[in-house]
Amino acid sequence: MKNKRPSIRDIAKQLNVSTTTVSFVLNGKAKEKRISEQLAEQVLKFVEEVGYKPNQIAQSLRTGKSRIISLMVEDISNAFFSKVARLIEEAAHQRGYKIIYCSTENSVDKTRELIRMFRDWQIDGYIITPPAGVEEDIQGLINDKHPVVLFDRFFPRLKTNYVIVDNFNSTYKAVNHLISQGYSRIAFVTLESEQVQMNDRLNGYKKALEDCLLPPLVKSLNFDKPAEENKKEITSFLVNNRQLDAIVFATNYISVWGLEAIRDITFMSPADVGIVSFDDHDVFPLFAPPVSAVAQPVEEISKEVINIMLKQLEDPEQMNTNKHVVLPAKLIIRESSLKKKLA
Amino acid sequence: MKNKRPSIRDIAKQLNVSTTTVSFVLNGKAKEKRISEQLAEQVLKFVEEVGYKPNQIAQSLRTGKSRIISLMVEDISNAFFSKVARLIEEAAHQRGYKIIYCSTENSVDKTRELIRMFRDWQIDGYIITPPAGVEEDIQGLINDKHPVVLFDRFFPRLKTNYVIVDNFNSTYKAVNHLISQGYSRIAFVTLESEQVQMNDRLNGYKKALEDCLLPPLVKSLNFDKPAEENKKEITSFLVNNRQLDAIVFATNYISVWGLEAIRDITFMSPADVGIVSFDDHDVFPLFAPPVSAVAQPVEEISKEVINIMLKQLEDPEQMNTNKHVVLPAKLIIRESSLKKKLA
DNA sequence: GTGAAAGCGCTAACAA
DNA sequence: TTGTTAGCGCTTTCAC
Repeated sequence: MKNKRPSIRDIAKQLNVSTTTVSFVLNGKAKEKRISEQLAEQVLKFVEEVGYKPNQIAQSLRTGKSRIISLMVEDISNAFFSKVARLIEEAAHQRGYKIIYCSTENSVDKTRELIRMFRDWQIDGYIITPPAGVEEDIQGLINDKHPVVLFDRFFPRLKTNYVIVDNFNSTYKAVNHLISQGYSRIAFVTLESEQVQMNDRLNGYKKALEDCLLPPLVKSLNFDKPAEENKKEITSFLVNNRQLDAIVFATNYISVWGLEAIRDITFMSPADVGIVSFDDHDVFPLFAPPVSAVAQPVEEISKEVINIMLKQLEDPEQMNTNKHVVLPAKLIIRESSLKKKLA
Repeated sequence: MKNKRPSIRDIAKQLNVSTTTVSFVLNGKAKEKRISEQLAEQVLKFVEEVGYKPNQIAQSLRTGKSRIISLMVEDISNAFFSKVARLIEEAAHQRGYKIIYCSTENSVDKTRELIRMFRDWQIDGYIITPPAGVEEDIQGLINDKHPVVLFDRFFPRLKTNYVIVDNFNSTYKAVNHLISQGYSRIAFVTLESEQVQMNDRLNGYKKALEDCLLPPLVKSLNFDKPAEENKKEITSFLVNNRQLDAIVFATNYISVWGLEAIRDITFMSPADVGIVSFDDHDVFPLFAPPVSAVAQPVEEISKEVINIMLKQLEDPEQMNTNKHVVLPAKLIIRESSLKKKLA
């Protein structure tokens, strides 16, 4: 039933030329190999006619290249990552590359397994938001001359390309904004994590408070625990710290957990407490009240990431230089962080 | 630099056996081919030692199988699709399959191109939320005996597997709920689309109104237009139909557009109008007011889809039967659809 | 200018 | 019980 696709040999046979000739023409080497224009055209025309498409698998096996880039993000269902994924895919697609996405779920094991799988597949390049603990695997990729671009986070000790936002200063500014609005008991809800981006956010928060001689108040959650549990954690944190008057959430999903927690606490209302989320979300403007956020420049991040990747892919020379891109994030002030009437 | 990975031949040479033997052992055919346990074990041990991994590309070239399933959704950055994607990926992963996701953006051309690409890659199976207009391409896949599972929508004229929710009745119930809350001028905001799921939702809406002798009021948007434009469309629709007292949005992102539109209209507030969204969203509970929604059973959908796919993949007999799964959706009533104080 | 042929790493029919 | 070998479809060197 499945009528086999024509192979390069079929083409060659029909045209009474050798596969070599066909291959050269197909790969645009007709000129270089001084194949007669006439023949070249004839081949092209015939190929078009029968709708011949080279077998990518065979091509990969032969060349060791796949024109596939893997994109491993923390969680594809997170708005930030899925947006970046979309944008990167689009750009890659235009340049003739395919993107394979997948989610690491911040698990070292899963990430390792995925990297191994992609190596098996002779994937051309790796775009990764690595969980803490996979330095060695990344180093392994680099050692074996695979193009790697990290984003959202990086490993300070690793010589790699990366694209991140200025987490420290963005958080610093966000906290300062809250202070300027009259808040003084500002909490920070984040993840137990050694990832630099989370650390930088935490440090930006601490520094801002320190500069104003205010005390820090930090709650750390565990990424691996189910959302429900983390919500409960936040709830009890809030209940036990009724004096706080503002909160900075370190990611958009923590913000969502936090807001749900606040909603469920009877003596507390989101209107009573200043809120800023690190990482924006399409729907934050629709919340009650609309949530202020540190917006990461999704388009620029994607553009930088894919550009660095393609440059490496297309020019092996580039493999020797590491690009470090640090982009500014933008504080978007909505109602949630403004001075409250009560305060 | 890149020290080549060992090939099956290297293994064979080191062990002084033939590649066949190694291949058989590796593929679990040792028993079947009556290779001595001793030898088999020795091979396995050595393979383990040198960390040999078969070259997937070569394997695919040879077997015509890739153990990859493609998952083409409308838009990976949409909460519904990205959630399904995550769940399907997880299940597939456990069964030794990889998932390649990508977004069709509801474009016939892009979808076609993607299908073509996946065929080149000898992808084993296709999970698709097809845009209207790709019947033939899907039919082509089926003709060539590729396992296909559609979800979220399907083509009535096509003999395929599909998993959908009961769009008609779910919408019917949602509209009825609004009516029971005292609303009578209920609008429906949807997409210009020939996709069955959108049609069913529309028809469910119409039927519910008809049964109560209420007049329908439908606004159709264009998926391909930028979000901003669609928001404006909704705004002018609302402005021109001030008499309406409730709205059903046909997808979660249309709901978001609609709510943004409402927010920006001075004489209108989301508190004044009954709202139900088809398709739930994690953050709807946090909106002002919390948005009622028809929640699709994401877990079940994913489970059904991947089960059908794996069954087909593992048992070619299954290719001859088409599974049609229609799942019930659940109306989640939040504040937005309750009787208003003003009304 | 063009073609023959080796070989990428693997599987499996066939031989021994 | 194990080995030999012919490809899968393609690229590319070398020979003509």
